[in-house]
Amino acid sequence: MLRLSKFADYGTQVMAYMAKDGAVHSASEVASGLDMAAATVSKILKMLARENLVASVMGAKGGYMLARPPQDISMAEIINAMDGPISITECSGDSSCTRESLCSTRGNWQVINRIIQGALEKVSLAEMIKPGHQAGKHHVSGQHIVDTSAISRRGKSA
Amino acid sequence: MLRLSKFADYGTQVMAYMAKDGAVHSASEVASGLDMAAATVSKILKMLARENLVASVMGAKGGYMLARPPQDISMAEIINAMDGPISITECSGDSSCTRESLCSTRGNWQVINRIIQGALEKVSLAEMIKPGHQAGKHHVSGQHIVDTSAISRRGKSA
DNA sequence: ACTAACTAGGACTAAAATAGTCCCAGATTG
DNA sequence: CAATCTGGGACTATTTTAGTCCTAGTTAGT
Repeated sequence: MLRLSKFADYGTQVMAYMAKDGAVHSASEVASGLDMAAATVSKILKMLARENLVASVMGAKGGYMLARPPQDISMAEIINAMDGPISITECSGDSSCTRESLCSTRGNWQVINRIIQGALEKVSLAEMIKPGHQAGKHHVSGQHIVDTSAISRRGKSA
Repeated sequence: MLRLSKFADYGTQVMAYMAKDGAVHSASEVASGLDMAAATVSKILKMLARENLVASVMGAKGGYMLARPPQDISMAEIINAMDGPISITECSGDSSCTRESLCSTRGNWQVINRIIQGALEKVSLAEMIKPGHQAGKHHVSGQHIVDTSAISRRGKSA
């Protein structure tokens, strides 16, 4: 299915909520604003704070605020904060692979991984919350959007 | 983590094994060739057969073979066969979203989803099994590889 | 015809990852 | 010093994923 964890999804929603203004929001306020359980939102915000995507203010009247303007925060950062590094297969990350003698796909998985990472780095939180891309309205088709030349160039089948 | 299921990973390995020649291979032969459990490989091959990525030959001396030449099979097809449609969040697919009033990110998730889908459609099985991309050797950086203009064009931050 | 070698399909079990809740400690405000 | 908030982590429940097994049907060889 190639799905993000729910945390990454929630994290994006929380960040989107906070991107509306630069004010300090408590976890419980965000929770009611997004209609989510307070404990869950609190956990999400702690995770985001640890990765410095939001700044925290302790004490009464404390809360969280975006650490940077939304156009300087990429979706890749949010996903990384919530789910850890993107790695679509076990072998596409840094850890060693015991099957390299049997399987020659590793290097190419790593290339694909980077393409996806790159795509997510290019989308900022500010862009992510822009309306105007309702389902079916856009004409992105997967054509001419991605250049996989790092894989195909050295080949033939183009 | 944004990880494929192990089945998608196994499926790729199985397809890669079969891509070496056009011959018929039994499930148990593939299993021993790849050092995997026979029952698991059998299950994988059944899944691939149902999606017409491999053709099956029943009876004694039967087995499986690639349904098409490896350059005509995309990674997207293999992943779709094993994991179902790519959908990085719940709302990035077709199913309805109960939170659309609270969250404006859906359309953009769908765009991102298509970018990833497009990247995987562009990589063929033939390319996937080519050596030459050992870890760290390539210089794909996530820069200038992906054009996210469908999202960013209508914006400002580029 | 019969047997051995296969695939087709699905039921079932086991294991692991994920999601969600709760608790206690420390900071700040009034 | 009481109320309100974050920090950090332990814990539990739930869902997903992975893996095994069983029965039925097909074909080749003898």
